[in-house]
Amino acid sequence: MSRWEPNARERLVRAAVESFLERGYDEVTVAEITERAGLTKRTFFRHFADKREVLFAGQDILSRTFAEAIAAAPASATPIEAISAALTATETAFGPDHREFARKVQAVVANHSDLRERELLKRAKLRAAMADALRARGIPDPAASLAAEIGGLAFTTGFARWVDPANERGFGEVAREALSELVEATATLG
Amino acid sequence: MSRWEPNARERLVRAAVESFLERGYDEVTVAEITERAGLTKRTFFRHFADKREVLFAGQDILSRTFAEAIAAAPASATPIEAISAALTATETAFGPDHREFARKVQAVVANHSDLRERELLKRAKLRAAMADALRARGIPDPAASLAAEIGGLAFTTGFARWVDPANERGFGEVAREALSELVEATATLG
DNA sequence: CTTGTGATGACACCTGGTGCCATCAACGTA
DNA sequence: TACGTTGATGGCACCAGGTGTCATCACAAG
Repeated sequence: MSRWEPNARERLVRAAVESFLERGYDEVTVAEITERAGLTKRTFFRHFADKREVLFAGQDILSRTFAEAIAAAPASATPIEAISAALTATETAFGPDHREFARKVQAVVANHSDLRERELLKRAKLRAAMADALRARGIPDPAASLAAEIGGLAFTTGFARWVDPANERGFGEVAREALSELVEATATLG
Repeated sequence: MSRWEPNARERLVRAAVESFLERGYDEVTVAEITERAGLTKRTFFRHFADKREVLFAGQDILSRTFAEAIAAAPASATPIEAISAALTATETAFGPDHREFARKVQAVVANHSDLRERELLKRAKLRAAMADALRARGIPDPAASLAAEIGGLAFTTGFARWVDPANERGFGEVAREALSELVEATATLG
């Protein structure tokens, strides 16, 4: 038996998401979140750099997964093929059990501009990780940046489709679909 | 003669940039900026939604310029040609007289993560404005989004090159150059 | 039994940001 | 002249996010 209940970080995330859903992001204070989780305000800021960050736990792991998958792709793979492999690799992080939670988070984020801004930052870090990994494979700029941009768009589109209540397919499938649509659209830009 | 000195907004921007350059973004309080500008804290927040925003005055006008130029492009223009025209249209907003000021702002923004985050938001709004304008021309998704993404990348690259101390060319020229490099790179992603 | 370590609690403190009302110049109108 | 209106600002109280600092407690190692 430890002095504290375990999984403080996870408890904070769940308490925050539930509170935000019930009463809205800025009607909920950090003190209220920590009270619900049985902790204190100071502890919250030991786990998360700021109030927004509690809704984006795990994004760094996602970026690493992307980068490692791109690095692990066969040497013969084109940039688009490497990104496709990375989208497949993240599929495990977007299992069916995580979908309901992802929907809740997305509902909160979509309704608050500060949170959408933070989401953009996370997407930018994801693109940067992809571009770095592609450059490490020998892809020169601006091709590496461009491919990362397309990969980011495919991820965003795929995530939106995966979270859609009407959707029943897995993340990898819809994301790869979005990627191939983007590749096809490339020819129409003139 | 008015009760107040004119151009309160501009005075706030200049006072803020100079203070940030001298002592760093988060060592400077809003109260200090307004004191330097001969105003009060409350007035600052009437002109800018938050402390960061004072460094991004004019970004909304830029988005509008982009959107209008895309809308005004000839009906025969391809998406890339429309974006190229938009890059040309913004050239007047990036005259040689604005370059030194842009460099100062960029130096402050580059050294603070909160400010880089806000910059990402502005770029995202620029991309959204481009994508909307392209869709209004009849370009379907995902081609419109993809072209906007490429346009955003061209803008970012062009701006970085224009601000570079070693550069002597105009913004429109370097931005269009970046755009054509991106279009060429499109063929290598396959 | 002692010592160290790591996570937490407790508290003071600063500053960004807002609501609310007062103030004052300019302008129009009678 | 007198008066009301409008718009930008000042002044002030207040809240909440975020930080620095020290105390506290469980647990492990010796």
